Amino acid sequence: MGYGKLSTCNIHIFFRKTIDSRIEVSGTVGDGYSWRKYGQKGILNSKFPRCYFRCTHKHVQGCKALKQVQQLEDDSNMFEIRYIGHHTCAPPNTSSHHRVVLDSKKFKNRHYSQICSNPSISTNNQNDAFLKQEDLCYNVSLANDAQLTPAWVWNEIITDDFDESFKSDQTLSDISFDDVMFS
DNA sequence: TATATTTGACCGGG
DNA sequence: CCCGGTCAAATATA
Repeated sequence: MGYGKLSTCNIHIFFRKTIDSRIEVSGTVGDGYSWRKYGQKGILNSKFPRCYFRCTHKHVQGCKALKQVQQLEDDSNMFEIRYIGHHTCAPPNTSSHHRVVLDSKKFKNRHYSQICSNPSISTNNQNDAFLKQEDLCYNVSLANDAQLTPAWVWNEIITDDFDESFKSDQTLSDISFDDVMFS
């Protein structure tokens, strides 16, 4: 998949179909919403497992939003974060940055055998993304109040790094130019 | 005691 | 039947 080099500070947007479904790469995983982890899977040919989260208010508010987090293969200590679906619950509260702490002790004690049971997953790296809800409860401010940029501006800026469907996607206007810069 | 996490089972699509 | 996404019982945590 080709990707552009859009970034907001430490957030790189690889692909963004809509405001609700998108993939980001960041050193932080918090977004202000409250998430509940419901699964973790080893992924074929991936060093790190993928963690699955759903909105904490799925039942009380019927919120269908999902989130998947997986650490990147490289040593950048970054995470690929994919958002799926629309939040119908209350929006995030105020911002404060929060860095994920990798719990290598838990990895050794509890999860090593599970990860190893998949022979295609390397176990060289003892760090792992054991993401808990608390890791996801803190905000990475995305400047929700920033002015939105019309889709045609993005169509001018975005080049061949993006596929055609992305370039023609009118929901690009969900992205704020004030908050996104090329690197 | 209530809520969150862990983790193997389960299931559906390719 | 493999892979990845979800369920849910057991377990941990506040």
